[in-house]
Amino acid sequence: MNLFVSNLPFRVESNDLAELFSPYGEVQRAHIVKDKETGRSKGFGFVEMADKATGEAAIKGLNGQEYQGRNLVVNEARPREQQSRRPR
DNA sequence: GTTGAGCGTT
Repeated sequence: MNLFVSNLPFRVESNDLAELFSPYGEVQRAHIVKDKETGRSKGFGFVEMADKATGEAAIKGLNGQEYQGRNLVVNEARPREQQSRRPR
C-alpha cells in the first residue's frame, strides 16, 4: 500500500521513515522527495507498506502524531500516471 | 546555517 507522508521535518530521511513505519508493519519502500537542485528534503515522502492492513495501521498510528517537533501527515498516496498496468 | 503546501524514482 502506497502511503503519502507529509509535514515532515527537513531533517527526516527515507531511513527515518522506514524506522517509523517498521513497527506498524513491513515497510517495502521508504522514499523521501528531495529538491533536484539543492538536494534538500522537500519535507514529504512516500512509504510503501506490505499490505493494506499495515498501511492503514501506519496511517492510524502515525497520522496526526508528532515527530521531531512536527505533526506527521500520513495518507494513502495517489496512483502515478505511469504505474504498472493492472488486469481487470 | 534560510522554508512549509504538496503526491515520487529505482
